Amino acid sequence: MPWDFNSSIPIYLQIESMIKARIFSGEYPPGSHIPSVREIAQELAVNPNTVQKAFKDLEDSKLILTMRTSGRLVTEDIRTITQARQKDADGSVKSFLSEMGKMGFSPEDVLAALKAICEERRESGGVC
Amino acid sequence: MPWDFNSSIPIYLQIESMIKARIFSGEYPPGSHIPSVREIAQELAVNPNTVQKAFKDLEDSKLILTMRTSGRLVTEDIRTITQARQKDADGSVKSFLSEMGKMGFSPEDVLAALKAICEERRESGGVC
Amino acid sequence: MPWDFNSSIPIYLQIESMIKARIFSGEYPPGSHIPSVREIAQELAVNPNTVQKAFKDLEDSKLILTMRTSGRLVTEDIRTITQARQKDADGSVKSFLSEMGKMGFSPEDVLAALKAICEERRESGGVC
Amino acid sequence: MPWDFNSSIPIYLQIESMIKARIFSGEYPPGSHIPSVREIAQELAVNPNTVQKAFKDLEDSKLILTMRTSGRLVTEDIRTITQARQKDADGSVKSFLSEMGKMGFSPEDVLAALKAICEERRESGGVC
DNA sequence: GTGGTCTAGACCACA
DNA sequence: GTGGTCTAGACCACA
Repeated sequence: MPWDFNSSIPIYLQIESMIKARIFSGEYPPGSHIPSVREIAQELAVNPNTVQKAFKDLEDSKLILTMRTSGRLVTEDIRTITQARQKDADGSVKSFLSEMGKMGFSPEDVLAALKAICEERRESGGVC
Repeated sequence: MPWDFNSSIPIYLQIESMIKARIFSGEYPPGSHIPSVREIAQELAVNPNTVQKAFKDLEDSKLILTMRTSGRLVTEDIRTITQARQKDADGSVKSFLSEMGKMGFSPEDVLAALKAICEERRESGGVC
Repeated sequence: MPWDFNSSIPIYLQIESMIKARIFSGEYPPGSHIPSVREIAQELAVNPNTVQKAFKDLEDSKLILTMRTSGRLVTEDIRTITQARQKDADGSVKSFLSEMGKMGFSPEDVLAALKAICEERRESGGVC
Repeated sequence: MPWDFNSSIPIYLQIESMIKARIFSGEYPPGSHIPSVREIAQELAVNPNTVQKAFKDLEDSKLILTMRTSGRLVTEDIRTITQARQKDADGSVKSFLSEMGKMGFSPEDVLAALKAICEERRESGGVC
């Protein structure tokens, strides 16, 4: 199971992130078929309604399309994908900086800390 | 009002962050009295119970002490304060990097983006 | 009603003890569902918030887990249960001995008194 | 300071216990003078009203007498002292056994644990 | 159905 | 004045 039942983040949002990650990473390429609600629900041992809710959001953001006859497809519009990814990233960065700022960390602190962490992880052979 | 009524983040957690920020910044120095539940409730136009809930969590983390009938004090143990701040910061960084990683951003991407944002903000005269 | 309304011990702490006793005794076995906040509130004729408060503490001590929309479970980690019980017991014993010590009772006095009481209770058919 | 400001036990009760302990132990012998409210308040760095409250309770239990002209005395009636001590002890034992019972410890468990603890303490040279 | 949050407000013990 | 407890009850997100 790739997610955390105990997290305070709702499961449907965790599923959304997972699908997005697969689209952004190219695991689900533009124009490709996406597994059905049932398949994903089974893969994650989750109620199909929950998966449905995640798909609904992804449709609203145009990342996926529902073809009434043949399931769901990842959008073929690469710009839509790129922009969604950028928007999510901007949001993450913004709230991250805001949090750190509240704790009194200067931009320099943050940058330095990130550099250190990345170095460290790379040395131990992982990714950042 | 230093907080966002419309945020999906519970008010009591926002209050916690606010108090922490004041402790970390030295506005509430180690060993000093912090305003009473009633005072903060009034300051924020919030129910006293909500403030109490925030304080309970801060007590659990040892950042503040309760002297039952004479209010609450910031801990005098500076290490507790430093460590709490560091722990919060580490948590923020860690989950930030994890989010960005899921979206397929390499560490270099993240660093570059942060640098760019900070530059930009600094040029327009703000802080990062 | 398994608890004492008139006791000076807060109701939520009495509820905590009650739930713990049920976990320790195996009435709520590891991994099993425990009744919902609403059910227990009704069982005890108490406000749901009061039950919630008790549950919060039990969660903090890892004895129970919250599955947000499907209720709460007793931890499956038997060691957590055993240790919590032992820790509570040690605390009781320690503070008991300390109290008795302050009153000037020697360990021998205490042991003798306990033996006597147990004998007495057992003779009258009860448990100690 | 012989007591714990942070304890949830009210200070006046902690003071009561302290005075009682001194009476039971003979540090304040029957018929002897007791330090004045002011002296004790100063010794403990506490508001005189709080000490007053403790004394009030001790008077109610006849352990101490107020001689309007010459301060307070420990009662000369040794039976009163002995009985108060016994009553306190009985209360402690009773609530201790009740607590342990709720946690599912049999009388034998409790006795065995106490014996073990006492042995241990005595071996390390302390009192039980 | 589940748990979580929040309000309005009463009442208490304590110092 | 301080913090702590408790109720009654509304409203929310989630599954």
